[in-house]
Amino acid sequence: MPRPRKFDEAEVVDKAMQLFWEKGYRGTSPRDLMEATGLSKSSLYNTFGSKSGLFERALQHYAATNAEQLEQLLAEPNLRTALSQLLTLNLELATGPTPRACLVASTSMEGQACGEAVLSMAQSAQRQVHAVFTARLARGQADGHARTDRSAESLAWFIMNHNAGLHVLARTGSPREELAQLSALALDTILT
Amino acid sequence: MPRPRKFDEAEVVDKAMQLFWEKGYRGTSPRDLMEATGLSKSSLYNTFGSKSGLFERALQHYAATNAEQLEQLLAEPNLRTALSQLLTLNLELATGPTPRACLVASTSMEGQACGEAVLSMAQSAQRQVHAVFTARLARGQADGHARTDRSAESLAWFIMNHNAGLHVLARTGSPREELAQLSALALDTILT
DNA sequence: CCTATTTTGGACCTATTGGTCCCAAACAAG
DNA sequence: CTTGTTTGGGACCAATAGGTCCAAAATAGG
Repeated sequence: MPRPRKFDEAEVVDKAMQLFWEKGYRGTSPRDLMEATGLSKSSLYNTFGSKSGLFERALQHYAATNAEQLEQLLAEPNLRTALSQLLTLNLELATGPTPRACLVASTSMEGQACGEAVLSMAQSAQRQVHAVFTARLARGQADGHARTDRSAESLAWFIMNHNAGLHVLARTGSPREELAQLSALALDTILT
Repeated sequence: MPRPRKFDEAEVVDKAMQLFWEKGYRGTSPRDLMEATGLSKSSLYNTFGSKSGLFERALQHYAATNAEQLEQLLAEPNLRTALSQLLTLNLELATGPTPRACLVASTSMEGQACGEAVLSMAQSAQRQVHAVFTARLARGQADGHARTDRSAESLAWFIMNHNAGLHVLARTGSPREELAQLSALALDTILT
């Protein structure tokens, strides 16, 4: 009996995610969301309850998408190739026309403003990413491609740390070329 | 003839800096500033012109303070000791009760919201820090304490990158102990 | 002790944020 | 074609952001 919706929920979540990713949680207003999604305020609030409600969905969507892409990249058998592609991709994101740091990371950096629920979502997403890296690096250690004098966990944190820092340096205007060298150094640090 | 001010400008700038440092540019409202400094709105706007005007002063103050502290720490003759202290200090800042990333870095990450002038101040502050690190690392290379298969510039970016990333990981809930190990790895990567 | 000048408390202002609410339009089931 | 329900356009709202302005208070120089 009900009147059917005129929009696709998943599509709306995706558009919202793009916006949040680009401008951050606090930097995105209801207006922006209406514009980007094409929905009216009532449809948005009716469907997602609140700005943070929508953000939770967006973050979830981001985390899922991201984890999937990560696993795909890490599926490459050669560890050097895999990590190299990953670092390159990250560098592109950081130095591209619309620099976008990892949404999970920037959400965490925004802190309390996003609400407790969102923050713990970000934390568990991060742990998941760490687990994926750790698994791949452990495999790399086993077949002699990654150094073994440090735990796979440490190496995983190392590369995540590198990726996070890169966005900061990029935004502070470090030249792309230097960042590329930096990525190479990070890569060499991990591999044998 | 004029009625004298009841406050010390430098002191006010310092208090504002603390606030901005803790809550970011966008996260700090005129109200917060009035509360923290004890000044009325008219005094604040009369003295600093605008929120961003005050922020510029605060950022300048931060950059100066920071550069000074950095040079002090790097004055230590033993490179390992110097960097170790620095990394430890950074780790404390990142994992302390009120985690505070470098104000220059977080300002850059807030992007356009802070205004063009502020952004370029942040960039030049960052370049300055890089220059200081580079000089010290070049000295370290000369006396055999730092690896020489990479330029001092690259090593400087590396350590700055590490410090920046650490705040992200800390805020995403990585355990302090793992971050300490990570810092040790970074240190080993730089030294011979 | 004036007086010229500056400081400052606080009233006021406009735009935006994040959100609620109502009512008309839409439409599937019967 | 009615009916029951849900959607969505848009008016409305309280609070806050960021800032202006005025009148009263303060005080150093004369």
